[in-house]
Amino acid sequence: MEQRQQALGSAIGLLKQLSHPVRLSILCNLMHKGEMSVSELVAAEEGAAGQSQVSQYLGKMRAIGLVACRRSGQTIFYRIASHEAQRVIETLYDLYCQDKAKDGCNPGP
Amino acid sequence: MEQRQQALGSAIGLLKQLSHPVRLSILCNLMHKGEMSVSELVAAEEGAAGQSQVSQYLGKMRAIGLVACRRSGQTIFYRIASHEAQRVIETLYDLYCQDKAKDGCNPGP
DNA sequence: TTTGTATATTATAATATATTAATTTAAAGT
DNA sequence: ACTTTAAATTAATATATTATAATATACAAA
Repeated sequence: MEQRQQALGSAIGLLKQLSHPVRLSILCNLMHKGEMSVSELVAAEEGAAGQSQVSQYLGKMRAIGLVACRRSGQTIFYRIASHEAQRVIETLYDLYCQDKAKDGCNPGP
Repeated sequence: MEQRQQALGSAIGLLKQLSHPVRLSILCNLMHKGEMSVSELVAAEEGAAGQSQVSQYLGKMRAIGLVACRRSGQTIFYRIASHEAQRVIETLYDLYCQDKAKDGCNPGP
């Protein structure tokens, strides 16, 4: 019962971070591109979030070990640092971004 | 860009529901047992949540299609009704409840 | 019809999270 | 040194989520 609580706690910690449109979007972008600067990430949101917000999110996600960063001059590049996050996002991608139109039947000609 | 937003929205909808210790616990229990009555679910929480709370959670999760229920006399049985939820929970189980102690190396004698 | 048990609903209080704007630090270029 | 650009921090406010308690409904048994 102890282990279960711990597992639940860890899972919740990750899920809470993923449960936000901008944060999830950021992580998806990082999955695709591998590494992106803060300003690139802000730009990619197309107005959905400002610099401050994005920076705040990244800060918290970094604190938890979800992402990591490296500095190059004055720009800072972020990347995903959590295997677990990666796995869950892959699953989500599979569920919501993949199987459009194909229904499991009819492999096609 | 339209599709992406929609995918993000759907994913968030699911993740938000999973991001709560009691709700996730309930869903995990349902995964294991297949079907459980409300009172069984309450009991399984061992004090972590009362009847009202559990009922509220189930109500909302049902509204979203995450779970479904059937009535038998005065007791009501719930089950998971969302393939997506199932998939994500499986992934989480895999990540947090499985690979204890084994590190990917050393298949062992 | 009264009583007991199972589940649901509602209102409210408490807490957590998100948004915004303003300020600050850090590095580079002039 | 001064200015510009990138990113982080802070503080104030708004919004959303959660917990608690009280009440209601639905069914079954006596």
